[in-house]
Amino acid sequence: MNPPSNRQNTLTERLEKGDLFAQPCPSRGILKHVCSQWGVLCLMSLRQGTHRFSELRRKIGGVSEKMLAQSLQTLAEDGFVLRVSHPVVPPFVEYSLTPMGEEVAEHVATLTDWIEVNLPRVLNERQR
Amino acid sequence: MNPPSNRQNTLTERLEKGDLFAQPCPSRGILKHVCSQWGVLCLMSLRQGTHRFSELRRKIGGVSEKMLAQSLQTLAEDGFVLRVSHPVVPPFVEYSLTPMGEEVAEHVATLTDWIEVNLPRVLNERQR
DNA sequence: CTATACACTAACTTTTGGTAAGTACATACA
DNA sequence: TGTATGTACTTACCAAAAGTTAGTGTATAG
Repeated sequence: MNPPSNRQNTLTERLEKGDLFAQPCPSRGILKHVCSQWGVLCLMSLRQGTHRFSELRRKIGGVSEKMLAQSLQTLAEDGFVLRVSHPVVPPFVEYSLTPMGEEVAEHVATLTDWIEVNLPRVLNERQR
Repeated sequence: MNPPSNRQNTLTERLEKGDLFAQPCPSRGILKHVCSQWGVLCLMSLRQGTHRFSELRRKIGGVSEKMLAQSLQTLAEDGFVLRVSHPVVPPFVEYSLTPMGEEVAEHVATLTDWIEVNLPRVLNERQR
């Protein structure tokens, strides 16, 4: 007669599915990458198709080369973005979404869409 | 015989609905607030009902009082969070989501849910 | 033969985030 | 009576992240 299981006690179990409320959870890192200012815009751009580095740079207003490179790198490490480098000169590198990247990007897009259309509401709330 | 309208030329028009790709767009700021590490966790916590400051502090692992106060403040300014202060001593303050806050929080939740369940996939991609 | 495009990287500066301590008052406990 | 604790913050300080500027090597355009 075991008590009806108080499960999920080991560290592995607790971390098998993420828990954002727990500070040592790696899902926090992923959230940071995906939700970072430039991370979001990279995902949104790439949702419209493959882009070169400089195309992204022109598309995403105000991004620096350093931050763009950094964001694409971490997104690639997490498996959201695919980087294909053609060894020619001058350099030619293509970025695109992986299947997993398309999945997150879709969720991020519903959020950014909401923000874009509800901007006036928020701006209205602010001036009080 | 006007050309079939190349519309959306004035600044007001371009900013009426947000455009995250444009650097001066205020939607960037909102995205930052909503997507910040602690902003996300505040929204997720409050989705489960009204909380006091110290309840949130205990619930959100690793958050400092400064960052929690700051996050709640900006979310309140944007109209996502309602702050109700009862003038007693010791202080008693309640935080909850506004209707607008519930809307964003819902979208954020689908994203965080995806991240939490797909954590293993991402972790797997990383080690290559 | 100077300029520009390409995809970065490295050094430096500024902004942000995080930590520790302080605040005023009240209740609990010794 | 005195010490400790809880409440919701704010302030001063320091570390980490973001942003800025300049440099790299090669090739094509003017």
